[in-house]
Amino acid sequence: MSENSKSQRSRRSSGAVTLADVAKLAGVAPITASRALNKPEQVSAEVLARVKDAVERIGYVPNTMAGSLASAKSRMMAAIVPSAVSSVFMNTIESLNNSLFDAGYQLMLGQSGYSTQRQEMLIESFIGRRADGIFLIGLLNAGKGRTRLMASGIPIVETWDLSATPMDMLIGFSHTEVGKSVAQYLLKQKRTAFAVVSANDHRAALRQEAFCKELAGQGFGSVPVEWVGEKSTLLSGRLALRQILARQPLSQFATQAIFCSSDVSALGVVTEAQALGIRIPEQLAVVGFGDTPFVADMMPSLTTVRVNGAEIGSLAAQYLVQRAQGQEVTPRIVDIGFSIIERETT
Amino acid sequence: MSENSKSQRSRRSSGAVTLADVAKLAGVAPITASRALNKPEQVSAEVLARVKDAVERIGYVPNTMAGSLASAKSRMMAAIVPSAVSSVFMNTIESLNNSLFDAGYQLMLGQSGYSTQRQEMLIESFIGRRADGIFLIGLLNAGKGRTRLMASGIPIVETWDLSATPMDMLIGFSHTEVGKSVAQYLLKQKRTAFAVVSANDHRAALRQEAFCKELAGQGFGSVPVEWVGEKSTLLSGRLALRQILARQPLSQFATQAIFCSSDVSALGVVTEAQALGIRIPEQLAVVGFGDTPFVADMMPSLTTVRVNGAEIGSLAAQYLVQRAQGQEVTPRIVDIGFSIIERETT
DNA sequence: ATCCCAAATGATAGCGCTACCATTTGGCTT
DNA sequence: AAGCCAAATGGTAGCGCTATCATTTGGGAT
Repeated sequence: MSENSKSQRSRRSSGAVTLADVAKLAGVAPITASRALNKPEQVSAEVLARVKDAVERIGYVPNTMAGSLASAKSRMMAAIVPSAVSSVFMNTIESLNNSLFDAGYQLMLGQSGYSTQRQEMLIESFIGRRADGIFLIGLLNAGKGRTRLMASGIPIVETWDLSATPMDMLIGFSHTEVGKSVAQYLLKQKRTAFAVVSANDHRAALRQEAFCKELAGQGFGSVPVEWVGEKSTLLSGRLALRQILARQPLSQFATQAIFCSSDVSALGVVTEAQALGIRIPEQLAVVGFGDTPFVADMMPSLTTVRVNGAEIGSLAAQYLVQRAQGQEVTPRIVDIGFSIIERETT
Repeated sequence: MSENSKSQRSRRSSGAVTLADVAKLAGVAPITASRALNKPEQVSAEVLARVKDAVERIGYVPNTMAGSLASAKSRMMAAIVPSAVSSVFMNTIESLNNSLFDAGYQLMLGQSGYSTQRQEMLIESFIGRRADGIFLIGLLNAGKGRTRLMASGIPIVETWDLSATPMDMLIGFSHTEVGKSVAQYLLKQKRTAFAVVSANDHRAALRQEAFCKELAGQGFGSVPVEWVGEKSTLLSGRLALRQILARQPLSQFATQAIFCSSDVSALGVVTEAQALGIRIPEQLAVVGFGDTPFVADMMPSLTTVRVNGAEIGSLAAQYLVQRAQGQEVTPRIVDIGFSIIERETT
């Protein structure tokens, strides 16, 4: 028996319309059809029209994975966040994603859940999927993931923190400076007793340490720190104030100030203070972190530390895209700073 | 001149370690190495060990895209959200992503920004990337995107709304029922004057309509509605209350009730009421939507509508994964309901 | 000893696209 | 008229995996 041509093995073939079908319909070679779609400037107007028409007619959707495999460019970027519900970071992710979208990139989102193991798995997965760039909240500490990532050659941007030795690029600010600045600010306000309400999180801890250190340098020795777990909530802020009061009687609350590691815990402190009849800011000053949109319009409005999270996102996108396209980027380390927004709680 | 073998054209070749390298090192055929990594139960313990050892030694990371192309399974799911900063949905996304991660899938996140055009582009992109499933916040209305999506055969789950004719699967609840229930609840509280503060959003509008309709049925004719744009903010809630007061003098505020389309605008209403010395809940009842974590611990704590967003996410993940693996799913339409959480503002 | 069958392994041929190089075309110079 | 060059198009060979079928192997069943 004779088989006329081709393979006798009937391989799969998703059945979908392929570029070859478009090319046939348009009467050109597949490669020309490919160019018409991806590098239209290299193709005559007439061919371009024919190809586009063919695409429309048969409803062709390019198989991006095949293209990626052939070109070694996935046009996907990856981001790792600790958690998706933390609105501080989501601002950054939103603007990152928007900028990436505009540049034609798709975002893969991974949540480490503050677990190193998950983070490593995500990194492995992103390398495997040949992400064209990787965005990280925070710095990646030494470990298998860091080694793999650096070996992979994928552009990386670490954010929301500062380091002299990032893996690749970095866009962030100094939490140490934040702690220091808030301390100085409160000292200038003539506050004389201090406390910290802090989430059990690396960056929050940096702020707390610097805050306490600065105060210690000005003669305020042991500043009590209330830890509230990994994610701060309003309730944890309320409970924290109770704890602080339990150790430091209300009578001393003439010029107290509390620095909270997040706006929401600061809100808790404010709420509890109101419940207890403590006057803000006269008896107690409260400073938050994040400048969550609504804290500006509360009563009292919250003094807080603002970080331009959206700018981190869009700049990170720009950097990653540039690097993915082979261009260099300067400077590799960007300190976008922060500002203390003075409102009614101080 | 003679070339000994292979191709004289030096094709790219990302230089990375490939499965073939692993196979050679382990002394097996590439396909066996592939099986060792993907279907370990089909391989002898000895070969498995050799392959794993080889992988470790040369630091092999599988090229997922190549695998996807060959197997026509991307192990990626896509989600389209209106915006990443809306914490109501992010709860859902967080649990969706966690469940997908556990099942070995990667999430691609797209933000439509409430724009139909962007949504269509995202859909196109996700089909092109051969997503194994697509998750949508809300229902997809008729249009090119819907047509394309249904033609693609990709499993789809629409969420956060209800419809008798979803594209494929649906996990949500009835906004109409929410509006109706809140109206009934407030009527039972003997409230006699009503208003709505609503975001300019499809689902919020559904709640508002049903709310007003139910009240109309009980003899409360024209309920004023304050629209606050696409995203509600605390400030917009404050301003909305002012507007309502401007039309309805304070003297009538004996048994007023306001239904807000989000917790944050409800918070604004509460804040403004406090600023104006209006007593809550005696003079004014306020109901929010979303049960944002912190509204339970505020002062006063907020009565609101709770939706189990996390459950939507995890169930959606389960459904999508099952379908991606060829299994059927029942029921295709799940109403996960909602509950009114009664607190101090009513 | 023979047969049978499942388990383990391998050879082959793509998945659908693009990089690379080759060829054709047509206008322009000299 | 011959030569040249850029623009437009095409042929070929992979990118790195896995589906499909083929083959080998090693016990039991008979």
